[in-house]
Amino acid sequence: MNNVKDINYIKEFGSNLKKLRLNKNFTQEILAYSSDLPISQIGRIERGEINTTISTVKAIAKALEIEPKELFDF
Amino acid sequence: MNNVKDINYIKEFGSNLKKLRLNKNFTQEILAYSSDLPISQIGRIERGEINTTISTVKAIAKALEIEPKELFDF
DNA sequence: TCTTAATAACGCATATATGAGTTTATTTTT
DNA sequence: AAAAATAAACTCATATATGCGTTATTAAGA
Repeated sequence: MNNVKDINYIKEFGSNLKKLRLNKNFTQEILAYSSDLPISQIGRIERGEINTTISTVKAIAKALEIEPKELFDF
Repeated sequence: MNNVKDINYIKEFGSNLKKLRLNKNFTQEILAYSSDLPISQIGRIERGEINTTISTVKAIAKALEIEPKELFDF
């Protein structure tokens, strides 16, 4: 995880997550609470700073009441 | 990543990956080569031993000529 | 059976995600 | 403008994914 393609991909993933979160009118704090993840983690993912894992994807999807695969629809 | 739900999820993810790989008649070695990932990593993911990242998901999907979200369709 | 292919199961070093904070900056609301 | 809400930007410790090997096991074919 140190090439441009990966960096772009995690940034796109983060942007898509933010879009989906705002669609539900969730703050980062609400999403953090409902997914049981630290708010710092939500922020880092949305900003594309980290290459998150599938279990985190699943936890976020559940909290947003969507399917994990929707987070990859971009 | 230490609860049963996560463990089950990454196992399901791994099984689905294996199914999709076999659909394409790829060996783990071929998939490793075409995704530019170590074969040990492919094996660990299929066996559900690790909670892989989104950039790895993307690399595998590309090598299998499918969309990343298909890997979450289970 | 014997040989080869394929996968599993290890070890080990390094990079990085996570979790839990605190502080700063930005945006929104009154 | 001021206050409140939201998000960004850090720090730090710990857990774990990754990358690269090697060895063992299992499956399949000749």
